[in-house]
Amino acid sequence: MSNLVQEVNLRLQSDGGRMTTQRRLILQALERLSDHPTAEEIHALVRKSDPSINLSTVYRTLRWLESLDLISSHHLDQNKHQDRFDPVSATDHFHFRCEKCGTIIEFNDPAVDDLVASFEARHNCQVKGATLMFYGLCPDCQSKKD
Amino acid sequence: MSNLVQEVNLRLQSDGGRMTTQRRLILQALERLSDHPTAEEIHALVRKSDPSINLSTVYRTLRWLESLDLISSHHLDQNKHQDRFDPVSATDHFHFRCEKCGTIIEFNDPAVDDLVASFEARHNCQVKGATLMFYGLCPDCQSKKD
DNA sequence: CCTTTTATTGCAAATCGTTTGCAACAAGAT
DNA sequence: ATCTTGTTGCAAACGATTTGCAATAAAAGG
Repeated sequence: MSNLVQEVNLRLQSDGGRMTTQRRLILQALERLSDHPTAEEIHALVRKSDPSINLSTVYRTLRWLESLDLISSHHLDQNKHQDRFDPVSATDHFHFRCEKCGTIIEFNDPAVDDLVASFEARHNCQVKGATLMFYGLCPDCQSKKD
Repeated sequence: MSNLVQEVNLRLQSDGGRMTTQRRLILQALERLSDHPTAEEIHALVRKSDPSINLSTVYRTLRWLESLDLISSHHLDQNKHQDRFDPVSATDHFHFRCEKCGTIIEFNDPAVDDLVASFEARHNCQVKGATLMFYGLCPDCQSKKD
């Protein structure tokens, strides 16, 4: 059984709720689609196993997982107003998006913690999360001519 | 005459186009609403001077200013899918948003440049822009009980 | 194993934020 | 003052997401 399915089962035990075929398929899709799929992309994949599954079920399940802090969602595209889902809970990993081909690269940098600390000190704020997004050109798209 | 109006007039001279009452009002609103208003908020304000002005005109004008790089737009709310407009062109200033009261604090930190440089070196990417968002509690909301 | 309970689903319709086509209008050049 | 054409208001379209509700199906209890 997959990681996420296991994790969800634990939550169901403690909080109540049911494991359904739809949820199982969506969880599996999340693990298979590593690169920040949209709800539609997840829907397309689960539909291959069960064509009757509905987009609203996908959304409901994703939002539910988000509320359990098992996945997260981001606006990774500047122009599109579409959420992308990340099979990883919290912050502390960040994204680069290629403006040309759309590739998303994840990265991490402990220096962000210093940024946070310095901001907190300067403004007396308590920072609970951070989003850092770079956009530009990936190696492939740099070498290609326009 | 306000800063933005002046700036826009320059662009109109070089690129063609017209200065209208609607555009003037929207530009003034942008200068008055310092804290990242939504299109609706701008609309509400300009309506006080000219109730016939339409929301779509507001959007068109904002997108036009964005394309001239005179303002910028961001998704500053995690849950809402609403754009917020920033009467400042490029990146290189960042945002903190209080999860409780919604206050937005702007900040800047040259250390972000180092983050960018280090990412570029590690991943061979060319970074053209960056978005950095912190969220948590502002000083006021920390001291208040829930 | 069969019944019962109620969480979850599919569907269609609603909603939210934003964009677009088009005829009417009004800047500003002539 | 007139003409040209960029800009507006309106209504309708749009994309992404959410919701109400009756039907379905987990899983708890007998």
